[in-house]
Formats: sequence, structure tokens, C-alpha cells
Amino acid sequence: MKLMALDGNSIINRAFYGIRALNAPDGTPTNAVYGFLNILLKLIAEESPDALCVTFDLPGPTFRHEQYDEYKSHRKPMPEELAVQMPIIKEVLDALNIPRYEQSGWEADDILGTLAKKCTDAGCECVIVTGDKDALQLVSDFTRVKHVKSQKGQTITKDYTETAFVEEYGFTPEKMIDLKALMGDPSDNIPGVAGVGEKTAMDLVQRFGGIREIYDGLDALDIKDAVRKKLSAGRENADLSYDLAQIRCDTPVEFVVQDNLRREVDNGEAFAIFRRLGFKSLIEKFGLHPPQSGDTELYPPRVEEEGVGHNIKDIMRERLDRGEDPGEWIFDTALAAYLISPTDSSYDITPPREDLQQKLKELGLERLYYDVELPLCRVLAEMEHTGFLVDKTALTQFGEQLSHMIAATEQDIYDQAGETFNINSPKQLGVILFEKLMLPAPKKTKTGYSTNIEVLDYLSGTHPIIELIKDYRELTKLKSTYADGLLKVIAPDGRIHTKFQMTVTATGRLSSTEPNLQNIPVRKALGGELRKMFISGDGNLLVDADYSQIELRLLAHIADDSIMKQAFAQGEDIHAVTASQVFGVALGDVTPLMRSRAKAVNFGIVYGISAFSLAKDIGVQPYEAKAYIESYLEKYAGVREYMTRIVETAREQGYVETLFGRRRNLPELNAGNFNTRAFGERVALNMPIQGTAADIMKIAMINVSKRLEKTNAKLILQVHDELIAECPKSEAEEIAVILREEMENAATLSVPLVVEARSGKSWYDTK
DNA sequence: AACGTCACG
DNA sequence: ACGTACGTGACGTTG
Repeated sequence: MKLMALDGNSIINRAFYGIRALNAPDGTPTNAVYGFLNILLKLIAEESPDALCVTFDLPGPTFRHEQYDEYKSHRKPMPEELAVQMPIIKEVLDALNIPRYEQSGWEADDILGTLAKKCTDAGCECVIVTGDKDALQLVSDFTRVKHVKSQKGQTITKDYTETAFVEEYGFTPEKMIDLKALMGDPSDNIPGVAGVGEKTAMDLVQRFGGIREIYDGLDALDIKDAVRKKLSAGRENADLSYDLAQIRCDTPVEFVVQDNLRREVDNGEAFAIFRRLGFKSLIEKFGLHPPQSGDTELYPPRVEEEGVGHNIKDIMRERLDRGEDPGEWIFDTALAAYLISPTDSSYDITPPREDLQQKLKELGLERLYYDVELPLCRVLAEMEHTGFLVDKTALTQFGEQLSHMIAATEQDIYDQAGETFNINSPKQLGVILFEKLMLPAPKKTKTGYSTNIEVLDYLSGTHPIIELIKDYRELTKLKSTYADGLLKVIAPDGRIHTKFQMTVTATGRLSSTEPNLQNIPVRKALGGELRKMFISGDGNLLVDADYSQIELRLLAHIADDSIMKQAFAQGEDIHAVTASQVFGVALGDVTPLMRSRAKAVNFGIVYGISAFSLAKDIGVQPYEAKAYIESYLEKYAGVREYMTRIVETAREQGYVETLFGRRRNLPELNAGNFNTRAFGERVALNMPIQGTAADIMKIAMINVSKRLEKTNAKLILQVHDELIAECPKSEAEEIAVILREEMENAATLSVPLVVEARSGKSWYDTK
């Protein structure tokens, strides 16, 4: 059981001073309320507390020492713009069903102290959230203080557990009182010992402990005589200050942890307030909706029959985001239409469900539909809902670093070109490279000169500007698509919630949008840095599992190629084996160059190779590439047979299918246009392989998700042959085993499926 | 909106 | 003789 208690005044103060002026449509200032609620959302997402409450100060004298109250009268009064927001925040909390505690006569700190004590007594963990360091004295085994501060407009938190505190201060939390007793605190009107400041006080507490120890042994302490004198003179003030600095944990506030368990929000109430304040984005974030006729206590929220659905994954995601049950669904018309014809551009309008059910049956798609696609909806909805935590600060810094590098590279390019121009414009760049600098233009596009990486590689060495352009492209890509692009979509909970598209690809793969998390850089060093910013939450680890060579294994299985199957059965390095076959050398004599070329051939085969493209890819003459392919198909005879057979079959039946019956129609095979037909043939080769890999991963995800229900792990991302989960550190080993087992056993083939799983603090660390 | 480019499996 | 590897999504420029 975990309670999170917020120091209301302190947090709302931070929000007020940290956020630009905002107003409701009627002019009421709202920035503090808005900021408070965003911080609240972030905290809830971060901590997932079982119970939640907020404490407030009430103006007026306290039961504390008279001297304590005196300062309050000297305190600057709360600005009017903030004062008017206090009743509003309380109104909002009431609508959200979050209990608040205010006890006239006591400071918020004292109430927090009391709450923490009662929690501890009840054996319950307590997290105190405050922007005030005074509360640090409450840190203990059961109580953690989350210190909030705003930095560059954003809220950052630091967790003080007992260990973290000792590490920073060099003494235990309760000695915080002694520290203040010595150094004082003008803002709280605590006098401290005259002449003893922060440095001296820190040193004394670190070396000798509390004021009791210091005064008891004063004569013998190893300190300067001047300090001894000051201490001696200030003894009475030290005692008084100790009393003042100590947070009281015995205020008469009535508090039982159970009363603070999180409750459903009062939608009608909260919706009305948020609309009045103009909090459109918060309405969404809190999952509020316009009150409806059926939305009263007399009726359950949803009585319309379920099962209507179109894109049910999205419906479930919305409900999960609102904290509701995702519901039971037995049909999705969009998904059915997709399985029946996966190449349509959209599935906005669909024929009646009966027609689709009939069609699924006819096409043999029922198992795939009911056992794979439908159950996967819930899995994906939860993955989207959970999201991937991102280190926003590091990402921002990375972006700033890129900006500097871009500025420098840009200047170098202008110097080399002898003029400024828009480097991002292929058109303008073409003019500079091929007209002004007179470099040879090896390729054209429909619209002009081609300037892509292939062309730049070809021109490499002809002019210093070429490398600079390559660098510039790499840097600006990282900056715009990744640094800036990802920062834009970090949700208030600090996480990125991608959308998985289930009805987009022609092969059965998923795709990922807003943002696309399936193309985060990894191949080059600088881009790979980004993966250090995809992290696990506090106390958690990421567990990353990926299939080793799944597509080639499927090729071996589907083509039933004995040499390839044997290589996998024996756990050989498939690219090395291919090299030894293609180049006719012993396995031990395969050079790195041979292996890398063989690897390209392997990929090429899966894509429906041509000698021309392979030659381009590995930088040899087409006739040489042709010889590699010929040699390959001679050794892997099963593969050659598969290539001719699958194209023939596809032409005869008009479609290809995966091992699980997912199908793709291939009208291209009957086209008059040579290119279209050749494309159809390559697709016929590739789709059964890529599509079966997609089927297997989907099955694995459903099975993994089932097993993870009994753990504290959550799936957070799929990247085609890779699956990532987040879990408490202590569970990482177990989760890695679950991922590996379920992925390896998702299908039984004539070759083993092999999965590698690793854990780490960041995505980068799992590789 | 289309195109060119480039990030991923 | 044709043009040239499968599957995606995002960004900036251009018309």
C-alpha cells in the first residue's frame, strides 16, 4: 500500500511561478491550477499510488511557538492572481474525488508529518511531494520525499529515500532539525546560533551529530575556539530553534489511509469545471467526457451492447486512458476487412458484419482473426496506454548539441559553396553541386538531379563539400525527426505513447505512428545515442528480446532447404555458412568481406533479388553479383525451387499466403507492364516470409501478455522482430525468460526459433 | 499533395 | 527491352 501526499500550497506555488499567465474564457487566472493538475498527472503516472491526498495551509495563527507565527505577518501576501486560484484548485480536487487536509492552527508541514507518521504506523509506504526542503527531516524507511522544482519551465522531481539523503547530506534525515537549529532559517523566523552559517553547521552535524552531542561534548570538540564561543553563547537559541524546526507529527488531523484510496472522478462535475476553465487538453488527459443521459448513477455507464466495434483497439485504448475497463469485444469490422483484403488504402467504410464473417470463413481466416488479431487488440491497447519513458532533459540537451553541430557544418558548406543556399532543398543543392561546382551528376529523379546518399557516396572524394553535406543530412535528420519530433510527443506522464496501426501493412506487420517508434536510429553511433534516452522508470529495468534471423529461418522452413535447415539446426552463423557455400571455401576460411557479401545475398533473396541491385548494394559489378546469386541457388537448391514454385502458385491462385493463412492478393502478376509484373513476383517471394514472421510475433505477444499478467511487467514496444517490456529490477531475469520462452515457442517449425533477451536501464543498454 | 530523402526491421 | 530488393513513417521543400 502506498500513499502519495501532496503539499498543496508548495506545489501550487511552483506551478504559479513556473508557468506563463493563462486565463479562463471569463478572464480568471488559471495557470497555477493548470500547472498543478499537470504535475499531479505526472506524479500519478510516475508513482501509481494506491492512495492519494493533498494538504493545505490555512491562514491564521498556529499552535506552534509564538515566535513561529510572527514571521507570517511579515511574509509577503499571496499575489491576488494566485489567491483567486486557491478555491478553484480545491473545487477541482473535490470533483476528482481526491481528499484534501487542512487543519486550522497547523502548518502544511505538520499535517504532512502527521500523515507520514500514521502511514508508518499502519505499515504503509508514504510519498510526500513538496517543493520545500524542510520536509526532508521526515524521510525514513517508510517515508520518501519527492522534491519538486521547476527548471527551464519544466517540472523535475528528485526522490529522497533515506539512502539518497545520506548520500547528499552526509548525515541522517532527522539531523536536518539539528542543522536548522544551528544555522537558522530566516524565512521561517528560526534564529539559529548567531555566527553559524550553513557551512559550519553542515560540518558540525556531519562530524559530531546532533546539537545534543555537540553541546554535551562542547569543550572537547575539535573545532576552532571562535566557533566554540559562538556555540556556547547561542545555546538557548539553538534549543529554541530546534523546537521551531521540528515538524510536528501529532497534529489532531483525522486521517485513515483507507479513506484516501483512489476513487473514480466525478465526470459531470469535473467536466463542467474544466470546460469553464478552458482546460481542453486536461479534459482529454483526465479522460472526461460530456455528461450523457445514460451517465447517471441509476444506469451503468454503457448499456449499448458491445461486441458494435470498428477499430476496437482504439476504443480500448481510450478507455484504459480514462481508467476504465476496456470491455469485451467479439468483432471488429475494420480488422475483418483488412484480413480479407490487406492492401486497401483505408477501412473507413465496411460492408455489414455478416458479409465479413462469411468471407472470413470462406478464405480460411477465422483462426487468424479470432485467435490472433482480436486478442492482440487488447495487448496493443495496453502497450499504447503504458508508453515508453523518455529522459526529456537528456533529449533536450542532445537537441541543443545537434543545433551547434548543424550551425558549424552549415557554415562550412556555405564556405565551400561560396554562397548561402537552402541545403535542405534537393533542387538548390543540385544546382550548387552539379552546375556551380561542376561535379558529375550520375543520376536524375523525375524532378531534377538526384542528391541522395548513393549519389553522395559516389561523389565522395571529389570535393570537400560532399562529406559536409552527408554530415549535415545526418545531423538535421536527428534534430528534426528525432530530437524535436520526439520532444513534441512526450505526454505529461513523461512517456511516449505511440499508436500501433493494425490495418496498414500488406504483409501483416504492425506499423507505428505519432510518433513512429519502430524507426529509432541504431545503425550509426550518433543516432544510437538516442536510445540512451529511452529508459525504464525508477527501480525498473527494460527487458528487450529479439528473434535471431527469423526471416531466414522461415525461408529455410518454407523452402524446406536441407542445407539451410541443417545450418540452423546446428546453430551455425548463417551468413558465414552462406559465404562458405557461395565462395566455395571452408567455414573457417570465410573472411569478413565474404561474410558481409553473403549477408547481403541472404537479405536480397528474401526481398526477391536482382543482380543489378545486389551489385549496387555490395559494390561489385552486376556480372559478379549474378555469379553469387547463381552459386547461391545451386547450393541452396530448396530455395531455388521455392522461388519458382511460389511465383507459379501465386499466378495460378491469384494470391500468396503465410503459414497461418494470412493472404495477399497479387493482381500485379497479370499486369501488362513488365515492372509491375516483376514487382508482383518479388512480393510473391517475400510476403509469405515477412508475413509469417509477423504472425509468429503476434502470437508470441498474446502469449507473453497472458504470462505477464501474474507479474509486474508490462509490454511497451514491438519493433517487428523485437519486443520490449518494462518491469521492476527484481523481476527482470524472470521476465527475460518469459519473453524468450513465449517467443521461441510461438510456432513449431523444422528449424529452431532463437531469441536473445537482455535487460538494461535504457534501450541502448539492452543491446 | 507530391516528391525526395532517410530512419528502422 | 523493360528498370532494378520487401515492408513502413516523418520531415522539409516545392508547386
